[in-house]
Amino acid sequence: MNNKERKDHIPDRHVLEFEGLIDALFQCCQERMQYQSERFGLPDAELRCLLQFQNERYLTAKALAGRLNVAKSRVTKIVDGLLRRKLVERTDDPEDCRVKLLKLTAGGDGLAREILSFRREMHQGVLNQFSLEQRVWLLNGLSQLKRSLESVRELLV
Amino acid sequence: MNNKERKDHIPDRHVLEFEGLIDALFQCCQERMQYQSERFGLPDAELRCLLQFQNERYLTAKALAGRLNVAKSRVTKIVDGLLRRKLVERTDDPEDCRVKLLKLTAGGDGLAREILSFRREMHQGVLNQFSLEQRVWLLNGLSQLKRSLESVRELLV
DNA sequence: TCTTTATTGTTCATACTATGAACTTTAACC
DNA sequence: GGTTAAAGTTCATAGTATGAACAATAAAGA
Repeated sequence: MNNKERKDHIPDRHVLEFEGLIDALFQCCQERMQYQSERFGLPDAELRCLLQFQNERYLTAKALAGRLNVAKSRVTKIVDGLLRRKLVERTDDPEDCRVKLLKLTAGGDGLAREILSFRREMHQGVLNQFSLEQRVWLLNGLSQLKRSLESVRELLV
Repeated sequence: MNNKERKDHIPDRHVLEFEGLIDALFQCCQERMQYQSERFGLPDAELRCLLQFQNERYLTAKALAGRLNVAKSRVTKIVDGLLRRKLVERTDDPEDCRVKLLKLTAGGDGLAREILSFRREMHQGVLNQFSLEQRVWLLNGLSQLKRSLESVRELLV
């Protein structure tokens, strides 16, 4: 009997291949972040924090915690690092003394741009190895994969 | 002029979409690992270590360092945790007193099987949301993506 | 107005991930 | 036998992350 045809059954070969690919892709991403971190001389968390200012001139600690998916006490630490490096500045919100407004310094803005353009080039390099048609398929596949992962994750949490 | 047709040029829209998808997928993987870690009551590094014994009855600290991509001093720490939890045992290699052979205890083996089958089910759940045809496309796309990421990474290092 | 309640951000204790240098023990190679 | 190499451990250091306790301030109610 060939159980390839059974409902809801996926050949082991496919699952194994999928697991291997996901693991490899995940590892690639991790290595890329480590590389980025070394290249720009900034711990990964601070680097990610810096990029949050891409479309936002001012951010509060709370907003950063939400965007970075970390506890607010973590944000304090990360921002401390960025302040020490003079990549961000902190000012009191004139409308509410509890909140501190963070914004990039000129140096921080320059560095953020550098990082962004590095990432852009790298991603372009990756996509360049696909033909237009393949690229469209890939983006569709990844987008479906994302939805699928998220829906399976919902079942767990 | 439409630069979609220019050689080596990829529409910004595609790059942005790609960046977003990669980030989201990466985050999903991270969250999955955290969930796994909590579910099985084991720090992530120890959990990953446990799974290395899947096809290997005995492993040395050095071999584990290679498989896990960490320094050997890190392995000492990870194995300490697994020993404390009685998930692995350590014996001296009769042929070379310097090396310690690690192997799973019955409990460790049972836990490893549990983790493996949990992962298997989850991945099956994800793939189940694809038709056979889509699945094949996805696997091909991911595999090409992996090659592409790896080749771009080579240029950096 | 005065009091309670909620919010913002900091500090601190804790835990996990990871590295590299220094060191011990043992094996291997002249 | 003496040097060199390899396997593992220990320790100092750094980064990632959380949650509880806390101070300051704002907002809402009585």
